[in-house]
Amino acid sequence: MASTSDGDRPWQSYHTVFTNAKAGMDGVDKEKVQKTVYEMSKGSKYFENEQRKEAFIKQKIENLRAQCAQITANDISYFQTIADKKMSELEASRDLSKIWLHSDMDAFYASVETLVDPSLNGKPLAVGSMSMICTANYMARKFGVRAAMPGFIARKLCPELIFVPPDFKKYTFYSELTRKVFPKYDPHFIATSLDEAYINVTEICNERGISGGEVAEELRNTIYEETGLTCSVGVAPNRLLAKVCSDINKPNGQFVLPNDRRAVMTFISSLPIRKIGGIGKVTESMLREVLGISTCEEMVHKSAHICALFSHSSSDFFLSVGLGLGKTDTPQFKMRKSISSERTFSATEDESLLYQKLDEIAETLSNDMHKEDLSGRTLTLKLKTASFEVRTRAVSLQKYINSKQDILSHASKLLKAELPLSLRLMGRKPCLTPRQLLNHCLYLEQMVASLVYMILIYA
DNA sequence: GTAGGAAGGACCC
DNA sequence: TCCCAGGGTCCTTCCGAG
Repeated sequence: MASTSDGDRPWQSYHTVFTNAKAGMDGVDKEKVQKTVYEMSKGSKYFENEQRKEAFIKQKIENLRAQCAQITANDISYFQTIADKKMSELEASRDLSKIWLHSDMDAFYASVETLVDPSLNGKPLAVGSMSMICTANYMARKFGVRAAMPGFIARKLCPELIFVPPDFKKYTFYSELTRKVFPKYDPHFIATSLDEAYINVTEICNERGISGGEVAEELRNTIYEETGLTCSVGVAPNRLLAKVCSDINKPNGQFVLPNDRRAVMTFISSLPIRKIGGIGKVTESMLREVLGISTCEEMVHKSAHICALFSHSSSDFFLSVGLGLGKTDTPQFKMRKSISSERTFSATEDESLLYQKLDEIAETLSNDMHKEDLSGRTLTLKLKTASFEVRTRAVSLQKYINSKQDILSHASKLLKAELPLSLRLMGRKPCLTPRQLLNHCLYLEQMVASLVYMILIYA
């Protein structure tokens, strides 16, 4: 395990997002994958930036550890009282009366491409480009290829890998087909992306006297009949758990967690925290390296420390995870809060080229805003330097804007203040308010959407 | 002392 | 050959204004 030094196996300390277990990654030679990723990354600007970020996180962990070491027995009993109070409030809010489904299409983009072009069947396939992969089919995943991996590394892992460029029109079409199925089970279903949705099936279960598992079975069949695509479904008393469950028997499977407190607590007791949506690489290592927490249940064991070290919203979240709680209500319609456009290009210091990129992005952004009849008040310019450092520069304006000219003139000012600079990416982001809403309620500042506008330059 | 803007990050698909 | 995206949401921290 960690018994070898970095000198022997340097790749072992290069943890990227693609080295975690993901659905369809069983039987992958993880060490080989990790080594290949490391070999192809080391020495690059990207790699250097990752190391810089990692050092920063390490420091953060050290600080937390030091803070932790200062906690006295007195502090602990104080924070234990706080934690216990929080947990009993959370426990009181537990609602086991709802049955939620989380539906997740299997390797969605790749499956759509295969459906449209059956000659791709049985071949390792990646949707994306040499610079970035959006989705890989299950055959490609056996080689360690996965979403968010750059294509050139994927090709190294799997030389026969077929690349198909993304075609969002196609995916939207098939997504809409699935969204015609969901309302039969829940008219207020929540779509969280083209391929994922939450469906509250409590009523349909009661009406028809069937279980959540039976509804899931039927829903998967219906989706297959309507689209020719498979999905996986999780069934649980809340959305957080349903999402975890949909991943368990992927692809083309389902998993039911009964509406029973003991079943939930048993499920949670051995569940790695990384499986929880919202706990990523950084949070996982903070919790593990500072408090020794690796399963959800341990959140409860370390509740006093959690309350002592983290903010209210973070500790509330961590403790609710430890109790296996999640949202059970259907939120009202959610307004978009921001809109953005960004492009990556070869790094350059050529200012006229940068302004030209900015012009293109302003145009795209303005068009996108007009399509949805949005305008925004806060414009953020996002820049990525040739060394992958990201900077944002924002202005809040008197007026809501959405014309290309307005966007461009304000963004240009922001850019001008940053030059000279060698960049890979630039962007902007104004807060937006839908005109319709503006007409009715001028003060709906809470409902603003922001607009990100990026340009990318590369050296 | 607080609300809100700005900047930076974590995370998700 | 090609060499690490683009579209979002939410949270935290810092800071100067009224």
